[in-house]
Amino acid sequence: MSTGHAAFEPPLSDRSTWQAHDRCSIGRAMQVVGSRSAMLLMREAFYGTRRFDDFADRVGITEAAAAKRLRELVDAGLLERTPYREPGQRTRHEYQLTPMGRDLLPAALALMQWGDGYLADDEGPPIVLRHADCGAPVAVEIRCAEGHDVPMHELRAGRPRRG
Amino acid sequence: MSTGHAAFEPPLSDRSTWQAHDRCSIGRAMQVVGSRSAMLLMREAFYGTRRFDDFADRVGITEAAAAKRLRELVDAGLLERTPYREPGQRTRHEYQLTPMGRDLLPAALALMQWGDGYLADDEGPPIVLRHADCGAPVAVEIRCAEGHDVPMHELRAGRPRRG
DNA sequence: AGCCTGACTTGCCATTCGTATAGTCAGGTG
DNA sequence: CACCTGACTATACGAATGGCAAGTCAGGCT
Repeated sequence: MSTGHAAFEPPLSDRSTWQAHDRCSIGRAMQVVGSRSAMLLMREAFYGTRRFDDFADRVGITEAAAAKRLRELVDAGLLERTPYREPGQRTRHEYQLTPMGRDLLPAALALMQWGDGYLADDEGPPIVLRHADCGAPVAVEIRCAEGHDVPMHELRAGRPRRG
Repeated sequence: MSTGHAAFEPPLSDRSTWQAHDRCSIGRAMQVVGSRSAMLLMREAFYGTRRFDDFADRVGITEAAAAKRLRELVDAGLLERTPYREPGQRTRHEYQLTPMGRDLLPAALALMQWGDGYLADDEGPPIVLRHADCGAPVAVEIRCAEGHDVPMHELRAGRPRRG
């Protein structure tokens, strides 16, 4: 029983009483953006990429794979495929973020932050994000509604109120 | 060219100048925890699960799949396989979080939060997390080192300083 | 009318992810 | 010493993921 497994202990260490297999939001989220290419396409969308070929090129996957994943992301509601026209060009379609897609940003940044910390090579992380207003580097943090930073061992899990 | 693609614009909208394909931390992170089962196993680890069979049962995957993923997570450094002994029981092994694994928590919670918001069913999310000290619900947020909340449109990406 | 380009689609193949079923192995208990 | 249990391993198979190469299609340009 050693030490140091800290999280979520008191109310939920007997996890066997609440089988959340299929209802778990992490599981559901992973079904939507749980492939490398899907999350990378979302990264490109965050960077402002909108055109099909750019998605495929920048993510580094084939057009076939990009087409399939983009369609799934559109179907799931993270991206919207809308027509647009550049002057002197014919009408094309662009993929742009929906609110649902935009709200995935914290998850993407959290993964990036973790990868920066543990998976980067000698050169360090390829990019850093800063706050436009003050120039300070940004980070993903866990906080409560009262504004406290919440370390892992201060987290408690419970059932939501019905209503 | 429509509106609303906000993020990371000024310094990086010409994304084609910095090919980060293989160095991207999101991509690297997804290679490690980019399968549904891997992330779900980490979820269980956060909940305090430590025994092999419990991992397989609670995640809802076969023992074969659990064995393979757990071995990968150990090799990658997110979990550690250590011997332990319960009184009157023989020596067994448990999988416990390393610091690297623990630091994945924000990413897992960000996914959970996103899933709660967009993928939950009529019953709503199965669990909510609260701050042990004050009881307030917790959330994953993007903030800068100066303590400001950073909305997506105030993010800027840049190359890190060398040295 | 024919060409070109961006945006896909189609076919085939390799790898990975996951399932189901059936072993194996170590060590404590009766 | 035979049995049981927890923790795996082995084999076989199906489904999803992704690559490569080639084909399609619409519409503006010459």
